Amino acid sequence: MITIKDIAQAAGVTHSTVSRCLNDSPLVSKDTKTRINQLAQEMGYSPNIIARRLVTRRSRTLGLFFLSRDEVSFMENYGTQFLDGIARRSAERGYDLLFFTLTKDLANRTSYIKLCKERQVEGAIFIGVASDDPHLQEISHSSLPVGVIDFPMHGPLVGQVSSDNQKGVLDAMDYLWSLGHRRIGFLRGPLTAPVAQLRFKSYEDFLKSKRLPGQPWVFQGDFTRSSGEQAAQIFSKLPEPPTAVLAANDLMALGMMKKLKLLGLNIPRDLSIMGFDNALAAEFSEPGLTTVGQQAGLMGAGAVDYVVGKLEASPVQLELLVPPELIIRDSVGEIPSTGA
Amino acid sequence: MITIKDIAQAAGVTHSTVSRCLNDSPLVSKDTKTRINQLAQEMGYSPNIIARRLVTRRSRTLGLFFLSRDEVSFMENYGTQFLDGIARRSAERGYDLLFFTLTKDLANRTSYIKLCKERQVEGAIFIGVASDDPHLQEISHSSLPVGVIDFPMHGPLVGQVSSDNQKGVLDAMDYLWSLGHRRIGFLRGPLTAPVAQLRFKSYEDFLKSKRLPGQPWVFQGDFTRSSGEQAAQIFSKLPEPPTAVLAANDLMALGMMKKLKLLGLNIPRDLSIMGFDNALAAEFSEPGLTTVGQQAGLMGAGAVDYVVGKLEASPVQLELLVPPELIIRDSVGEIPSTGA
DNA sequence: TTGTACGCGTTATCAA
DNA sequence: TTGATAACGCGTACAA
Repeated sequence: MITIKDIAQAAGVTHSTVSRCLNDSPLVSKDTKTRINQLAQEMGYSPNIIARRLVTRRSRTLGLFFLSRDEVSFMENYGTQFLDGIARRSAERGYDLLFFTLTKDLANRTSYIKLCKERQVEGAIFIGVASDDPHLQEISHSSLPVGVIDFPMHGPLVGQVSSDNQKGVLDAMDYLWSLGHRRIGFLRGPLTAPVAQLRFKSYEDFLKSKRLPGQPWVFQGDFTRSSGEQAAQIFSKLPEPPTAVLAANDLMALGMMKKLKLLGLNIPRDLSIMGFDNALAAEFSEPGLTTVGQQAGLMGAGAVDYVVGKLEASPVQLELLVPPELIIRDSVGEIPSTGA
Repeated sequence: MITIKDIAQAAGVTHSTVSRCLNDSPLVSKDTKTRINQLAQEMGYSPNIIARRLVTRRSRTLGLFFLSRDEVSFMENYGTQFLDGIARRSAERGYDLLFFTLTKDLANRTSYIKLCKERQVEGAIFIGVASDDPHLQEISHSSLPVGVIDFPMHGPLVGQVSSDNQKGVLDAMDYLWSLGHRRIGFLRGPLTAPVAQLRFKSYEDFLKSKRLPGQPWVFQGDFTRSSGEQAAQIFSKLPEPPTAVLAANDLMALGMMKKLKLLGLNIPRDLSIMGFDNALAAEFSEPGLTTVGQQAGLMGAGAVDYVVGKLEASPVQLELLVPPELIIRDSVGEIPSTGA
């Protein structure tokens, strides 16, 4: 490995001068600057970032915590789009990304923030936080800036980026309503996922706003395909089934749809189905799944912007609500007569 | 920040002793060891890994290069499963993961290995390498151990992990053959993706082994959905269409299937379709896509094992071929009469 | 068994 | 404009 001292020796100056040249300091003459820089190039010098970090006490590194609640399903689903947005934006802003995956058992033993401190990470981004995570307190009171995606959390250094779940659900419900649906069921997500709660609450709010009594077609799922299938079983046996069902995520919607077709029902003629996420699979199902798309890339980038903004003392907003978009495909049909 | 010197002072020893205790050195008495360790705990000490790295010259960090050839499609597709396997295994083996995403333009300006050296990264893993990457040479001659996923590359420190594409295609073809298919088309992937070439070659090899003349039903795609749709257009107008088509990946197979259905064809009655990858969407299409599943998690873990093995001078194999598995769903049908 | 002294490669603060 | 020197926090060879 070649260091600034090697260059210094070769150039007949001290390593201080070399350091200054390499950092483009104004205190050094243009002459030597070009000379040293060229020499460094020739000698194939590349700086030892570790050493630099030790003295500057800045790592220019962000920790990325991908907390998977259940095996891989979350990541497989659309977590990867977040990742892309995060990686791109943090590269743009000059930060490295240290990637942590923590399974549940590991999480119990290690403290996230401690992990960060040891690595001299300057900020962190969390995805997939569940409300039963033992480290929630620790995160919200973090001494370093933290961006949290899709989880409600407040703290002096906590930035929250979510998609506007309320708007997403309302848009979905409005859409169903506009097509004549009045009996609309809901397939809930797990209780430990706040987004699931939020989506359900928005569903209830919509019903209230329409002065509809509590509708009986609510099924408790857990974001997995199989819980969607179970919902299908139950819905299919209902004496008075709804005309449409909104699922809290695509995976459940797809599982439900697949099962219903197996049971001989036609989607959307016999039942309209909507999802939430716009997962890749939603595009290829039959019929194509009408759903609410999250702009995951934007969300990831927003989280990075918050953390880096805090780090560099530039103004940042504490809460970013990314608008979702209605993705209309073919799994929702019209109700001809609204009845009376 | 609290350092070993602080602990030393509090304990009335020197920082060397503290260092030894924390590293569980055999040179120190059990007595002081427990005393110091407890004190460190109480004082909330956490080691400065940066400083440690500077002196030990080991970072215990792996670089992960996710090279996306075209926008997000690769990562969205199944890249995430690799990621999971890589992250888990490297955590198990005690290595941090530095995540790099390089878009094409960025790649042209920066050298991968230089990036690694600056960060003091000890080894690297590459996913999504394309054969027109300007840094191929550099990677294969890397001075640090490198694990490459799904790309043929050789070098003194290069470990290659691929799924056994040949076996996968052969299994797929055997399966089609066993159901009576004799006119089998192929939907190729992009020329810059060696796996695409390999899969095509295996297709040709199979035909040769069956002494079938060069079959005219080969379409050039690029791994995207839309190229699958284009293939559907062409195939549908063929005077003498094949009875089955094997696509080099699922996305193309799914695109083709969707389009063919739009054109009024029935899958698998009018045409059998097979894919390759077992993407999430393959499960939810109608009919479910029969495909060849890659054990991406195993592949990712294998790549980590190679690199870490090299680093720790434990025996490693240079080439790991992960067997794919046939995933039988409903997009392939039987040909009743084999003709003569 | 512990302490002393040095070095890792860099930046930063003086003084020249 | 440059050089000498100290620091960053840690590990370790050598001496005690």
